[in-house]
Amino acid sequence: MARPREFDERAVLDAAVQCFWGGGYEGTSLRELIDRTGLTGASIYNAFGDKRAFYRRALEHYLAGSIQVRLRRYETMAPRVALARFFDDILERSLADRERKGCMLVNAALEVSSHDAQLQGLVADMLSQIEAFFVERVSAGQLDGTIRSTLPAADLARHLLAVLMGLRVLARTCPQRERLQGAVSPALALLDGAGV
Amino acid sequence: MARPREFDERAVLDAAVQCFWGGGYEGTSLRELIDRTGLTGASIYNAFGDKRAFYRRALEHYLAGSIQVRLRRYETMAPRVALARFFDDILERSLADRERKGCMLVNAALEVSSHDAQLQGLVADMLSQIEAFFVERVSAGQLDGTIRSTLPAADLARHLLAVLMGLRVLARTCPQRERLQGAVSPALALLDGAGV
DNA sequence: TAAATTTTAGAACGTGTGATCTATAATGCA
DNA sequence: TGCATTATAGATCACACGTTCTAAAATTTA
Repeated sequence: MARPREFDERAVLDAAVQCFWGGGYEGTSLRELIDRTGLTGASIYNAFGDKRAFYRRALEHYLAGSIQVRLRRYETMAPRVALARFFDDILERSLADRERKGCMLVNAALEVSSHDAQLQGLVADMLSQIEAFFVERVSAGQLDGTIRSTLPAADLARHLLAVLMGLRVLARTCPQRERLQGAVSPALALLDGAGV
Repeated sequence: MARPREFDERAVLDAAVQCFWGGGYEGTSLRELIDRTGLTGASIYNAFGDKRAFYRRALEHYLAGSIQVRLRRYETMAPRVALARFFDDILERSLADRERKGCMLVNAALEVSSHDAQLQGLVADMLSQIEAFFVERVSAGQLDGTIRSTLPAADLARHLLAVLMGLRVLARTCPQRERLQGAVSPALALLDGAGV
């Protein structure tokens, strides 16, 4: 047809994620994106559309590579253990995050999702996927008896989702182990419950 | 001494909060602030310093008027009831928030606190105050027997703080009653626990 | 090889930004 | 009544922003 692309889309999106993740949408300038991706402004606009669309693609790239992939890892473990490990890993990752970038999904949810319906849909959909993951894990745990059955799996899943979001907020302002640990452990205790 | 101020500082800060709350720091232009506050650019810089300092003052104004005042309201009620009411009120307020502005503290925590050490301190301090409120309420409830004592009050407080933050994140992207309700109710069930 | 098509490169565009300057108005103190 | 000091008003500043334009380069198809 015509002249082919010279850049590797995945590498470009990786670089874009690095920019947007730390700086947010408004806080990341096109100049910065040009520098970090190595593309020219014209190429960005030609390949992705405007800045907003570029951000959307970067977020999708992040979600696919950083969240969805990770969720699958816990689906093969025993449910009660999977949930404990899930939160443990989040906690370690948060504490290791020296730049305090947090989670790009949470950042997106608060910064831009209210201004952009398409982005809002993207974020909402991802939250639903995480919630669905929790529902599945909790239900499985209730079936094999490792998780209490006195509370509906749907509620427990939503609760875990809220705790997860809260963790990521707290981690960005006060990333102290005991604090985050203290926030998580009651949630796990709740799963065990006293088997009423 | 000299010519006195013509404007009412409280009214100006109220207007500034309205701007920054909905639009965030970067999303609110100085022009917008000038329009909504009624001051001129020179007056803002003369009275508050630069935009960053103005935001800081607005946030402090919000925290004092919107959070600290509210916390005190629950300190006179019976502890277990206070906590239930606290989350119930948050939930109703979140559902009534048609503009989806969320909580300015949470917004600030994610948007700017990482770029500004002073702001970070402000946010961290406020989170500590909320945590302290939870600690006091939970401890009181454990004393009078309305809250389970099998988990440390410190952990329960941190847990409630995380749930609170998570609620406000979820409310901005999917403000559905059942979802938020489902997230909260297990946290309250946790307080009752099975009195092991 | 020539036409068609798309990507690149980099300058350039207009706009909106945070911030400042100059001049004027209003007060307290001497 | 002056003098010093501070607040106001509005124009203006330089700059950074997102975006687009023009021209050259690279490829496929005919």
